[in-house]
Amino acid sequence: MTETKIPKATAKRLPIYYRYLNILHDSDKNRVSSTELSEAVKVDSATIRRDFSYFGALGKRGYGYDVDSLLKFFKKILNQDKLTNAALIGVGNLGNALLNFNFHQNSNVRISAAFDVRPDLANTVQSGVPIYPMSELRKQLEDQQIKIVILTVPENVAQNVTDDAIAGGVRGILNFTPLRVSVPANVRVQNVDLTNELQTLIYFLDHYNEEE
Amino acid sequence: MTETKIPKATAKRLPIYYRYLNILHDSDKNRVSSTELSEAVKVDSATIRRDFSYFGALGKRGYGYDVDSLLKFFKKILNQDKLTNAALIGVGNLGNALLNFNFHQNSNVRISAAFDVRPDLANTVQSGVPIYPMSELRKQLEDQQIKIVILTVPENVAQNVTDDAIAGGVRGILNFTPLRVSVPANVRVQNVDLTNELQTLIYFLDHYNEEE
DNA sequence: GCTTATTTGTGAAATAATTTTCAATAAAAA
DNA sequence: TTTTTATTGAAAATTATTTCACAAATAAGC
Repeated sequence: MTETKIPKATAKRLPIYYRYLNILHDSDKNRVSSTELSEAVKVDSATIRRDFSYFGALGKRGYGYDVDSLLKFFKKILNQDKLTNAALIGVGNLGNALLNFNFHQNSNVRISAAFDVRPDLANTVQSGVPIYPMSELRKQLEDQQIKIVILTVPENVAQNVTDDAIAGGVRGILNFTPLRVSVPANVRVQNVDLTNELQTLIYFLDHYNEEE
Repeated sequence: MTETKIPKATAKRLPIYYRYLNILHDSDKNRVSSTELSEAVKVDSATIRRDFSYFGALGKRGYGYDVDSLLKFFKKILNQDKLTNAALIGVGNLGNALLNFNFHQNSNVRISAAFDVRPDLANTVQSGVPIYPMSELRKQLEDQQIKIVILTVPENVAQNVTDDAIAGGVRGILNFTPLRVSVPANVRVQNVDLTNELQTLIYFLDHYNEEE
């Protein structure tokens, strides 16, 4: 795998670039400069050039970057040329919203299965996604070869559910619970903690007055 | 304001510490070491000590940290000793989920007003929060002195709504749209981009096999 | 074809964040 | 009381990331 290890900070920006390239493509632009990209995605142009350079010389001096080939390149890099199935665990409020949202636009990620403890939800279909009882978690993940889960369960069951999911072969977790779950080294967790984000925002407001 | 400017990376971890201190407090623990904290919040213990040290000597050598005084300290720092009102703009799927969630547990942030363009939503109450028509955005933000908004509108109106909100005195934006909105230097934006997070996760899975 | 304007890619410098190390000190044990 | 153990705080080292600044390459205009 791991062609050349790109800095983590760069990796996190790739989807941002990818998204904007799609927009350019859709509006039939065929070239773009790092300066122009910079304004749209709010990342310094030198950082963009540096980020791109980890993948080789993708641009042309005096010209910029060819939108189509850059887009094709990032599509590949980000695995957006294949459909990735993900499972959602916990169909509460937030879970439901995510089911409905389902990452459609510009993304080849799809929630293809969901799980919940509530007996009245099990074996129904919500927003086009089949809901399975929690007891089938491991089996379904295995059978459907799902490697990514979105965790929207109550905090107190988060670790157990995580352990189960990993037993079912999961390799990546988008964790919406405030618990920092423990996972083996080969499993990746991306935390999305809404309360945290708000508190951080408040902190910045009170303590950093100007600038980024 | 700005007592001593703390690194951004540290600031983002403060709510994580705060949250775990609350848990310790609730379970009547009265001391905690950086090592113990480290395991719970998954941050290296040296990083934790370093983070804390920006605020002075909060601990005691050979002993650790006193949970209650540390908690009290962070509560103050994070402004959690007062209630902060926020407005939610865009009561769609995600907006609704957030209204319902309303940041209750352990957080003194409350959504006290919401806005939507849909005429049938205007002047109703959802999950205990009054919904105003979008036309009243600026006025209500001013009147209610709301400094923080949660942006869950469609991307194509995100910039306009943002401009309006800022005209109404907003200083911080939790932005759930994929658009990187433009704001003046004294306004802070915290982006939460779910599609991005998933794509980043997929990238890491495919390209970084072991370790953090 | 020559000249000028653009724009990349990248070394080097600057900045930011993490980690190592260890002296100092508190608490617990002997 | 003395010794041992635990644990912080801070300096220094390391690692990661961003930014500057400019040569090299190309495009566009004349």
